[in-house]
Amino acid sequence: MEKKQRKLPDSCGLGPALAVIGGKWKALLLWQIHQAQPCRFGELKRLQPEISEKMLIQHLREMEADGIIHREVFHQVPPRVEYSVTPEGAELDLALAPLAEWGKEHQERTGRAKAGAARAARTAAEGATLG
Amino acid sequence: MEKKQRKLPDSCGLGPALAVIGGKWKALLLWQIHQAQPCRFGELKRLQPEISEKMLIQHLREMEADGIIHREVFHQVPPRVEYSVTPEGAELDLALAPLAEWGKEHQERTGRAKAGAARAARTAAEGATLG
DNA sequence: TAGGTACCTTACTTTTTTGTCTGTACTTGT
DNA sequence: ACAAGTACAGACAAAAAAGTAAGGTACCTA
Repeated sequence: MEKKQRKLPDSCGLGPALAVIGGKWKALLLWQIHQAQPCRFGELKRLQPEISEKMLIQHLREMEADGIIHREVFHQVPPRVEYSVTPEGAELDLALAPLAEWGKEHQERTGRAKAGAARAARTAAEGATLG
Repeated sequence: MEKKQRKLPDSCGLGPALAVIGGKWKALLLWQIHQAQPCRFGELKRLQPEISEKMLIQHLREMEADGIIHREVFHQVPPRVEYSVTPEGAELDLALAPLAEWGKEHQERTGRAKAGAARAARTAAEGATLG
């Protein structure tokens, strides 16, 4: 197991929380699994083509170890693995909502000049992920 | 300006939020400044001796650029700089609360074996930061 | 003149995180 | 036979974040 982790200072519980959700794609994955439950590995890959396979499984494994998602293997001929969020993961998703809300407001307040062009391009190209 | 940043994928606003608060000590700093407002540089240094001065100003500057803290310079003989949270920063602090709550519960659920000893040691040594 | 305080800045090194690429085992389609 | 699909594993490299150590200003005290 290659888990060295940044080791965040914990006071008030934020450290542990950020350790769990702090990976580059983890929040996104949690949210997507929560949406399309249960979700197969290949499905997640297709939903977020920018994530490399390595990061995808790495994050999935860590999230499983942290108890926020559940992994179920079906011993079939083309292997089949399904991911779903645990109750704990669902709570985390919920706890993340105010932060997401703040983030949205924040990017509206600031990201006009820089994000404007980039966002427009992305939106036109792929149809925007959420809002 | 050396701001390359991890570039989190944004959907639902979590990306921007984590970009703002994702640094190793940022959440802690925000919380501490919020507590002891207004707060001097040296004060923060004393409150969190583990942060190197470099990371301290680097984080403070980034947080200032992100508009969550305010920096005021008094041109005095030993220089004096005071930091305080902006309204936006206060909102972020608030939005962080549920996450912190989740983190606390999470570490209670899990961190018995490993955190137990370490926490006990720290608690005895310095009297615990929050809870 | 040396040392101390407060608030940084800069150069450099280490650690952590993320990405790229190649390979596995097995089956189905052509 | 060979490509394609599924769900990974592992070596290696690049990038980003964090840390270390030294210096710098401006003034004050001993």
